[in-house]
Amino acid sequence: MANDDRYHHGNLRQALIDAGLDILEERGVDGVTLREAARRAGVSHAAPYHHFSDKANLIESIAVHGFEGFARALQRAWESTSGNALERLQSTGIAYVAFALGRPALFRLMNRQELRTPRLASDNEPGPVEQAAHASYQILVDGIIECQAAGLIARGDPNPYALTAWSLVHGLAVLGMDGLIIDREPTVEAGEQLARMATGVLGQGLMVR
Amino acid sequence: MANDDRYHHGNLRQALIDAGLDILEERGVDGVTLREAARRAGVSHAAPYHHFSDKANLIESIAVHGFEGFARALQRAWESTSGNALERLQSTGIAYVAFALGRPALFRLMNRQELRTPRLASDNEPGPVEQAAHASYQILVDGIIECQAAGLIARGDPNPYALTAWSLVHGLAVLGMDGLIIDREPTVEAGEQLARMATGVLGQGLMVR
DNA sequence: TGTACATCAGTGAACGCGCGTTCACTGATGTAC
DNA sequence: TGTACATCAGTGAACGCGCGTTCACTGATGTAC
Repeated sequence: MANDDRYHHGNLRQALIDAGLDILEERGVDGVTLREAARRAGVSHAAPYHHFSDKANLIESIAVHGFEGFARALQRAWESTSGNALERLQSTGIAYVAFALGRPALFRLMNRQELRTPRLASDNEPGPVEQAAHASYQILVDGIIECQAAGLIARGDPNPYALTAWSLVHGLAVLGMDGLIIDREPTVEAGEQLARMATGVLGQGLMVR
Repeated sequence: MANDDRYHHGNLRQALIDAGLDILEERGVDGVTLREAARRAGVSHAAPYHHFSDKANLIESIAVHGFEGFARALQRAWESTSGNALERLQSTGIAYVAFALGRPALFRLMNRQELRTPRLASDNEPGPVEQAAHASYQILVDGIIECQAAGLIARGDPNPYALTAWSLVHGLAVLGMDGLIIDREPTVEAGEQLARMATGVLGQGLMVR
C-alpha cells in the first residue's frame, strides 16, 4: 500500500469496486464503466478482466457490496431503537429511505436488474445480488413478525404486511431521489421527515385495534 | 398515408414517438436511440433533427405522451368506480400499478429524469415532463381531497396523505416491475391483486375512526 | 392557370467518441527442490 | 540460500460497434403575383 509504483496492485478487485462507488456518486449509474474504474484504480483498461469476467460482473459486485451496507443500516436502525416493535419497524423504514437519499446512485444501481447478467430461466438459483437483496428484505419481514408476536398487528402470513411496508418505503425512496416529492435538492433529513410521517400513517393501518 | 414512397413523410414527428414506444416494449429504455427510431420510421438517421432538437427532446416527448395516457388511465379508474371516495381512490391506485406493469419500459422512461434535458437551476419553470407528471399526481391529490370532503379521512393539508398513497403505489409499481415482489413474470393481474391488498391496508390507516 | 421562388423536410457522407472485449506479451511472485 | 519454473496479474495495441451530431445537398411543397 505504501508504494504506488508496484507492478502488482495488491487488491485491485476491491479497488475497482471502490472506484465504481466513487464514480457512482460523481457521474451516476451510466458513468460506471470498466475503463473508468480501471483509470481510477491506476491500472490499464484490460486489467479488470483478471478480477471480473465482464462489466456486468463488476456491476453485480458493486450491487452486492451496496446491499450489504444497506442491510447493516437497516439492522442498525432496528437494534438501536427503543420502543415497541412497531416503533422499531418504523425506524427501519426511515433508515431505508435515508440510505437511498444518502447514496442515490448506488441505490439505483442496486435496483437496476437490467445491468446484471441475465439469469437463465432454467437455473432456479437466485444470483448473488438477489440473495443480498433478499437478506435486506428479510429484515423487514422479521420486523413484521416481531410486531405480530407482540400482538401489535394482526397474525397470519406476514408477507402481505411486509410487502406493503416495503413498497411504501421503496416508493418514498424512489420518488424522493427523483426530486418528485421533495422540493429543491432532496436531503436525507427531508426524506427522513417524510418517511416518519408516511410510515406513521401506514402503522395506523397495520395496527390491531 | 397510402403511398409509402413519398419523399415527405407526412407526420414524422408522431411516427418517431410511436417508433420509440415500440422500441421501449421490445428493447427497453436503453434501446431507444434516434437512429433506431429513424430506422423504424423508414427515414434516414438525420431526419429526426427536423423534428427534435436532440435525443433528450425525443425522450421527453415520449415521456409526455406516456404521462398523458397514464393520467387518462387514472382518471378513468376514478370515474368508472362506484362506491365512496376511498374506494374510488383505491381503484385509482390499482390502476397506477396496472399501468406500470402493463408498460414497464415506458413507465421507467417516464421516471428517469437523467434522460431528460437537465434543467437549469436558474429557470423555475417546470419542464413539459414535470408538468405532465404533476397532472397525474394531482389526480391522487384530488382523490384525497374528496375523501376529506366525504369525511372519510382526516381534514387538513391533503399533501401528506397524497404523498403516502403515491409512494405506496409507486413502490408497488417499481418493485413489481423488477420482479422483486411478484414471482415469475410479473403480470398486470398479479400487480392488481397485490395493489388491492396493499392499498386496503393503507386505507385502514387513512380512515377516520 | 402558370410560374418564380422561398421554405420545408428529407438524404447520405462524415466525424469523433468511448466503450467492451480480445490478444500476445511481460514483469512479479511464490514454491519445490 | 539458490535456482528453475509455473502461475499470477499486469500492459498496450487493436478490433468492431453503434451512437449523437453536423454538414452540404436536394427533392417536394406551397404561395404570391
